[in-house]
Amino acid sequence: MRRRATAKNVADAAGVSKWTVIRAFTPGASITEESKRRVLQAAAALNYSPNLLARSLATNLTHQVAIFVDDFANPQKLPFLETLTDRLQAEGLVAMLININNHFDHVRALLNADQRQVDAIIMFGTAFRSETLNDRRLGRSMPPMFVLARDSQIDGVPAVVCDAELALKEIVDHLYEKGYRRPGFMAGAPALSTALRRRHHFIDFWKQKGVDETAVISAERYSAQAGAESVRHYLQNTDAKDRVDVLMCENDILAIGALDEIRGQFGLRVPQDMAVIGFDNYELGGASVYGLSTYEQPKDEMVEVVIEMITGRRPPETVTLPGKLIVRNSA
Amino acid sequence: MRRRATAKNVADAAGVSKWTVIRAFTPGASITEESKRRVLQAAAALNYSPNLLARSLATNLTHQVAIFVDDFANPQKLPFLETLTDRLQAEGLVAMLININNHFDHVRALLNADQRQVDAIIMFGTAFRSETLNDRRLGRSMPPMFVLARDSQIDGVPAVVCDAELALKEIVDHLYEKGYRRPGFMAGAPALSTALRRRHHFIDFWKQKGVDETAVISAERYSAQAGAESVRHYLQNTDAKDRVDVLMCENDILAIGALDEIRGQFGLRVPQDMAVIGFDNYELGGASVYGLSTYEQPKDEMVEVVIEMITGRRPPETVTLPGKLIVRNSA
DNA sequence: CACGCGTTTGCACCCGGTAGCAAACGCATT
DNA sequence: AATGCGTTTGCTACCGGGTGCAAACGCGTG
Repeated sequence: MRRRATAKNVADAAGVSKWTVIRAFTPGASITEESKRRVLQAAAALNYSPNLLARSLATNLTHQVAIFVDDFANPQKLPFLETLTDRLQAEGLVAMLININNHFDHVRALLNADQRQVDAIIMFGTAFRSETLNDRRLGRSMPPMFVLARDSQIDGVPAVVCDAELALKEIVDHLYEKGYRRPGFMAGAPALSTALRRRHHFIDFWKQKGVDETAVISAERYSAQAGAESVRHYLQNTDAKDRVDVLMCENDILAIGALDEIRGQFGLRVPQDMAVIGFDNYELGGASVYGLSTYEQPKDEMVEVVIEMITGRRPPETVTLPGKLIVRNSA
Repeated sequence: MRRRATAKNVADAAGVSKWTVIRAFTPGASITEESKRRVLQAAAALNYSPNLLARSLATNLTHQVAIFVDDFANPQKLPFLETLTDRLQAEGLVAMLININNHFDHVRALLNADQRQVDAIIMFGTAFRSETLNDRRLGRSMPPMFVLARDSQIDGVPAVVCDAELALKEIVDHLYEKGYRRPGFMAGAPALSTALRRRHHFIDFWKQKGVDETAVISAERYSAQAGAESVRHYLQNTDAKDRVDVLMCENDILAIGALDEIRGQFGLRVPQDMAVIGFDNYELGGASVYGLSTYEQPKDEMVEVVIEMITGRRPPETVTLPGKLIVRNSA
C-alpha cells in the first residue's frame, strides 16, 4: 500500500502543529524563518508534498481542465494538443483528455468532467449540439465551457475560432484570380462538418463572384482514406468535361488523400487537370510531393485566448482570429 | 459560484440520512428498494451526483492515469492516444495528458502526478532515465509506472513494446533478400533514440549477414522536416557511388520526409536509386505517392496489455509483442 | 406477546487538506 | 513589573464523501 506522508506526520517530526506545516507550504503565510526551515527539513526527510486532492476538495479548485476530442484522425490535433498542454501546464493547470466516441458520448463526458470537478472544459473541435446541454441527466451548473477551433452553437458558450468567413474569402479570391470557375467542395464527416461553416462561406463567396454552382462531395470521415474514396467515387461518376476545376477540401488530411488519389490512381495532373486546396496547414501537406495550398489557423493565438478565458484574464466571449493563406502549387 | 448538491442535501430532501443516500449510489449496498427509489428521485430533482474528488480522498483511488508524452511531432501518437483514452475510459479511468518538454521535465511531471494521486503513470514513448527516478525531490513510493512503446531502462518499471529484435530481423531479412547490400540508418532525436534499440538491432543483423558497414545519419528531431534535412545533408556530402542503397528510418515520419527530399529535391528514384523503409505504419505512408514499406506495431494489443497491468489483471512485467512487416514499393 | 434473526439505518470517526478566529508569544515602552 | 501591539501558532469547524459498528426495524416463530 502506497502511503504518502501527511502534514500531520511532518508536524510531529518537526515538533509543530500541522497548521504550521501547511503555512510553510503556503506562499506568503505568516510563519517565522526558523519554523519554516525546520518544517521544510522534516518535509524533505519524509518526502512530503501536499495532497492536491485534499486541497482541491477544500478550495473547490482542481486546476484540472477537461479537453474533449472526438476526431483523432486529423493529425492537426496533435500540435494543438501539444500547445494546449504546454500552456495549461505553464499556468499550473493540467489537461484531462477525454475521448468522445460511440462508447462515450458528450453527456457522459460532461457528467464525468463535472463529477471530477474540473475547473473548465474545452471542447476541442468537437461537434457539440445544444440539445446535449439540455439532457436531463445534466445539472444546471456545469463547469465553464469553451469551444476551440469550431463555432459554438450554444448560447453562453464562447468559441475561439479561426475566422472562417475571412479565410474562405481569401481562398475564393485567390482561386478566382487564378482563373478557376468550376469549384467543388469536399465535406468531412456529416456530424462534424456543419459547425465549421467552411462549406457555407465557400459556396457563398463563389456566388458573389457570379459562380452559382458549387459541387459538394462528401467524405465519410476526416481521414486521407475517406478523402481518397470520396474523390474516387466522384471521378468515376463524373465525365471529364463536367468535372470541377478546383476542389477545396474541408481539411488537409482529406486534401492529401484526395490529391494522392487524383494523381496516383487517375493519373490526372494537379493543378492543371484539377486543382486542390486544403485547410489547416498540416506539415506533410508542405512536402514537395504534395505542395498543397492551404490555410493556416493561428494555433498559438487561439490557444492563448482560450487560456486567458479559463484563467479569467479575458471575458468569456467568442473570439475570431485571422489565419493565413498558404499558396503552394496545388492551386 | 458553482455549487453542486451534496449527499446531505439529497438526504434532507428524501427524508433520510446522508449514509442512506450514499448507499443508494453504492452498487450492492444494503438498502431497501423503497429508500433507493426515494433517494434516486430526490437526487434526480437536485441533479446530484457524487463528488469524485471527495470519494477519491476517502478511498485513496482517483481512477486517473497520467500519460507522459514528450514527442508530439510523430503523428503516430494520435491513434495510440485514441486507443489509450478509449480503453481507459471503458475501465472507468481517465487520462491526464502531461507534456514533457523543456519547461516541464520528468521530475516535475512525476511530482505533479504523484501529488494528484494518480493511480498509475504511463510513460508513452518518453525517454526516461533511471537517474530521474533517483532525483532527491522524488519520494520513494511513486504510483505504479509503465513504459509504453519504448524499452524501460529502469528496474521494476515494466515496458510494453513491439519486439524490436524480431522486427529488425524481419526487416533486414527482407532487405537482404531484395538484394540490398549497403544499408543506412537514420536515427531521430539523440535523446529519444537510444531506447528504441532499432538502430542497434539493424546494425547487428546486417553484421550477421556479413555486411559490416551500416551508415548512420542523424536527424535533429522526429519530424518530416528533420528527416528531409538529414538526408539532404547526407546526399550533398556523399558521392553517388558511395551512397547507401537502402535507408531505414527510425520512424515513418522521418522516412516520409526523407523520401520526399530524395525524390523531390534530388530527383532520385525510390527504390531503384535508393530504397527507403520506415517504422510505425503511419497512415499517410501508405498513400500511393509514398508507398512506404514499414513495420506496424501491434497498437491495440500493446494498449490492452498496459490496461491489464494497470487494472491488476496482469502482473507488471515487461511484455514484448510481435509486429508486422508491411511491404510496399519503397523497399 | 416475547423472542430471535437478518436486514436496514444512523452514527462516530476518518481521508488530508483550508479558513478564520483566538490564544500565546516576543518585544518595546511606560 | 505591567501594558500594549504586532506576529506567530494552535484550534475549531469544514470541504464531501467512505468505513465499520451498533442500534433500530421487520418479520416469522414458539
